[in-house]
Amino acid sequence: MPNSKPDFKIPHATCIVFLMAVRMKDIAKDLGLSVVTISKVLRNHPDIAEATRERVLKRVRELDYQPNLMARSLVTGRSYLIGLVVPTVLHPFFAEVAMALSSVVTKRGYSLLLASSEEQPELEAREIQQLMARQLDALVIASCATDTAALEKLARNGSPYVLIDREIAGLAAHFVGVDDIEAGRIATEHLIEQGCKRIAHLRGRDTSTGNKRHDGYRLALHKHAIEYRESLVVSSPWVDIDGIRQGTEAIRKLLAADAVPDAVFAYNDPMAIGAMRAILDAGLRIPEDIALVGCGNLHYDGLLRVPLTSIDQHSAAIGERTAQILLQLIESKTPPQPASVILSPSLIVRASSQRKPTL
Amino acid sequence: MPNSKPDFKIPHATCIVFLMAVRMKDIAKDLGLSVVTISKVLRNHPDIAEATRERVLKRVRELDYQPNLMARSLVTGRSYLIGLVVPTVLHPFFAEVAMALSSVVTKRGYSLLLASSEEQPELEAREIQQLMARQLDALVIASCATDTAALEKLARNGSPYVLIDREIAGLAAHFVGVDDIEAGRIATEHLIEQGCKRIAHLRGRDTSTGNKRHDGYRLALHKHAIEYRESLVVSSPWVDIDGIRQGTEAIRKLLAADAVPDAVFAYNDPMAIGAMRAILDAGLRIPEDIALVGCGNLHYDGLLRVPLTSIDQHSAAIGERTAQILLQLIESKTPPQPASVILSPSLIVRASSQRKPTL
DNA sequence: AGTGTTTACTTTATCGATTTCTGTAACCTA
DNA sequence: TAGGTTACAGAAATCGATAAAGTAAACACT
Repeated sequence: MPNSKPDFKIPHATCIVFLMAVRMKDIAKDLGLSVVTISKVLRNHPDIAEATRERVLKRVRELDYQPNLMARSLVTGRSYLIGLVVPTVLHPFFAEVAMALSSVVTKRGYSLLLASSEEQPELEAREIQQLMARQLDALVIASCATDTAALEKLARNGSPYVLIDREIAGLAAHFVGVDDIEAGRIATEHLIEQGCKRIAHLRGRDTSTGNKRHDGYRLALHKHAIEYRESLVVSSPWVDIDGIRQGTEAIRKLLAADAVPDAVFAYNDPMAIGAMRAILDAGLRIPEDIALVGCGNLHYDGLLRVPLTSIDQHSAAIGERTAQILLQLIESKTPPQPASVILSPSLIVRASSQRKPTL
Repeated sequence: MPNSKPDFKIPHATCIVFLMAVRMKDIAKDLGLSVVTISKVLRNHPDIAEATRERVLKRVRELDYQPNLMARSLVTGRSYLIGLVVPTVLHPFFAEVAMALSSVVTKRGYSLLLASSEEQPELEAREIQQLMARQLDALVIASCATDTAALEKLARNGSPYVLIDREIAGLAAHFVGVDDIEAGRIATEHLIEQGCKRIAHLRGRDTSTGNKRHDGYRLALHKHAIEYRESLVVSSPWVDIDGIRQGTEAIRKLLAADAVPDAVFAYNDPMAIGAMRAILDAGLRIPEDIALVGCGNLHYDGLLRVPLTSIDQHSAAIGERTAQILLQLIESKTPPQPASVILSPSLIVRASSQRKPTL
């Protein structure tokens, strides 16, 4: 017997210190009722006399009984667990999404299982496997995967899931995120409007966000008849894990290659911050010599050495919308068709890009 | 039958798409073995012939079988779940602790359940309750509670737990954090050494960290025979949730009251950042008019408008040490006596406090 | 009075695993 | 050859709950 416990009768209203958790069986034995009756009381089943209900609830309070949610889940098939897989919670964007998500689902009785993929597709696949084994009700994934294998397995398994931030090509799934092409376009056009001609882009990895912001960048250049130059685009690994350093190094690379730009659009704010450091360290001025735009609109952007112009991704809204979809997926009998919620990014202009006075 | 499933025989090596998860029972039926045998194979029980073992493993791979961890936990009494309760993951300190903790325990097969108390003791108590019902193997708590009720219940329940960052008076528990008195002392003495005389403190809430940093502040003043003035100490609510604004308002309050300091030690970095904004907005210079020291040493501290002197709390180390203690608590038969791991904070000097040139 | 309906519980089966105990050959040993 | 081991597999009980079906008593109606 792994969890043995003597089924002795607990004296009324005295003993309050327990070593093992109280079970329904204990309460039932105490009151001379069956386990099922206790269970029904706790789930507000109508089938119970008022007097009995109160007797049970009284004892439940006395013993401070907590139902074993695992046992319950095993039989109901509902775990009230939601998994969240992100590259890292160190990046404030994901932390904010996590908070917003958590605060909505917690109110409905769900708990959040957090896993981080550290931007490694294999690790992500393992984490998803591990979470699936825990019978989650649903999963939220900001995937760093490039193939659809892990997620197709999820779908086969019948586990509902929602992608956030990053879409995956060739996968019809629920998605919540911002319009990243638009984000890239707005940022770049803003720089163009400030009179910049040689606009560099510190691009993100080969994910939908990285690619689309880059696409938006090209689109804006093209629209304004500015030549796209490979030499002004820098790729870095780990942009989400270690963005600041990646940004610094990217700028050093540009400057060393004599490919000096007059503006930089960085994939995210940490990279922009790194870029800021490298630019200032090189003795250049922001925005006079190089104008700078980031993406993410972190809380402290306005308080940086040079307040940073950035694209707001509405992280809290992403978390909330995701939570809504999740609850729908879980609670409706006929799950809705895969749908995308694409939020419009907003440009927040600060000093790092402002060459012309506002009119 | 809530989770009914026909026990049909799956044709070999063809059907790969499933709607319901595969169970041991399916594999057993497939191979003409008993469930127990499958279970033994999967747990490397010696009691199995090599030929059988391979037949089972082959089928397990074919069907991509994943054991139902809930069912397993129910009988073993081990869930391989660890709960983490923090005031918020928006604060980078907690995000960093969470990441470090997660990365250690994940490698050992544990998953992390995340809950945030939003700095509200009642919410914290509810979250702890909810997590306990999930039969966690252990709990990590950065508590915002002032009384010991919720945690005593935990102890009664036999759930191992570790406090981090904030201690609770009158509770003998495992604890991992920095020496906050020392943190307050170092920060304040540094300001004194820079020649500051009227040092304000934006203090944290009535938690061990808030109180101890304040104690350290008083200690340093006393040591250097500087009078402690109530008027230079500002208390704010929600210092961890909404620190930037609290910092801004605190400074405005000081300036409005004509209690203009020549230095400010802020409870944490977000508050320091808010303070920075208010000071600069008021047309004062940092550090010439007011020197500023924060606490937390966030990644971007060096890139703020005025690079911020701060106290490093070794968040990653806290996460890792906590993980070690957790694993000990869970895996050893005779849990060790409650012990505290107190790390020494380090002062990171940057421009915001540097009035005298470094020698 | 006889039959149907409620009301309030209980009994039995089940969820998907693990643990402990049994059972059966085959193989040794004296 | 009898008695004892060893190797391998299965049966039954269990974990702590819920679901579905069953039952006994009280009440209702014609």
